[in-house]
Amino acid sequence: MQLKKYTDYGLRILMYLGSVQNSELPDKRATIKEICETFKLSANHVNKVVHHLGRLKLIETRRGKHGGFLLAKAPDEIRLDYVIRELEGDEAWIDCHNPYCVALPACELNSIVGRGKELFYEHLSRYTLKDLLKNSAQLQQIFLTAGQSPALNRSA
Amino acid sequence: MQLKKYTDYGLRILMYLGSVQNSELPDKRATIKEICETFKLSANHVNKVVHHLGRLKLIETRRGKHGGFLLAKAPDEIRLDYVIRELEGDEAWIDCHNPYCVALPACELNSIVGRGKELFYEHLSRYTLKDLLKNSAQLQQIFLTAGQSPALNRSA
DNA sequence: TCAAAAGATACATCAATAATGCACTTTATA
DNA sequence: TATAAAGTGCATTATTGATGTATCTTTTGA
Repeated sequence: MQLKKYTDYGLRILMYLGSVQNSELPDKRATIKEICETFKLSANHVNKVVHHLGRLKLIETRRGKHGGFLLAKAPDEIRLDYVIRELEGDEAWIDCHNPYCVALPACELNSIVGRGKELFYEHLSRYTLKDLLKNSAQLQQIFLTAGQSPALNRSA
Repeated sequence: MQLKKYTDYGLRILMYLGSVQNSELPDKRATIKEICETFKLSANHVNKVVHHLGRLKLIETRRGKHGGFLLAKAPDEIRLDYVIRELEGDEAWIDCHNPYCVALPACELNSIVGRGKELFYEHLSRYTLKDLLKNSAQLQQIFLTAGQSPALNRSA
């Protein structure tokens, strides 16, 4: 029971963009390369997440030389429940059909767990990217430093 | 993002036991074989879950001829949050360390998601096995029928 | 006292899917 | 028109949950 790294990476990317755009360079585009160097991630995976965020209209991507991407909305318009639901996929947290459960017609479990899932997302719906940028100055500092020393900063 | 089948099976087993003990045979022991026939599950997997439920003192297992297992507590004393937390494992829903995230020292995400997770379990804490046995009569009927025709009742 | 029936345990294998990698295409622009 | 960027599809690897096989231990009734 854990969010996918895919989802996690998506949130990191949004935080990075929000942080950069909060700074002296509000119109600066970020690139996949830059994100990968900052977070030490695989370019392919980030590529796919960026593309997904673009399809969701959360970021504006631009191809070609001097391309890149930036937030398409203000940070306080990007709700965490939406981002996580979309990136994570919105399947039921319990699967009564695979393998099929004979108790299904009389079972209360699925609705109880389902309600719990909704409470999780309701909680997330009270937060936006802006809340993730609370320590904006510190984040900027971190991302600046990490970007400057692309070979270091590894860990398990 | 889904509960493990392991956890799901554990809950089904408890429902089965609760249902049987609600009926004419409150002291009847169930066996792994019987559960497998009812739900069409792998004996090995069920074996492990039963063992786990025993270690948690939720059921009393007994080896040997005429062995088997039954609930060790009243259904209204078996809380769903406990069962699911234990069977599922209580790891964080987001992993900041693998791969390590540079933003960690300034990041709010983990605490927001962590709180959402706790809300999920708080919700579950308001339910017990007794709530899963709401349709007890129907469950008994289902389990009886399923047990009688062990070769049928398949589905994808 | 022994055979059979049950759970306990350890290890091996299979399957699903998330994560990652590679190659190539398309687009923008200097 | 070369280059730098994202877009796309397919292949591969890694993780881990799910399942299988074998054997051990315990209990009890014949």
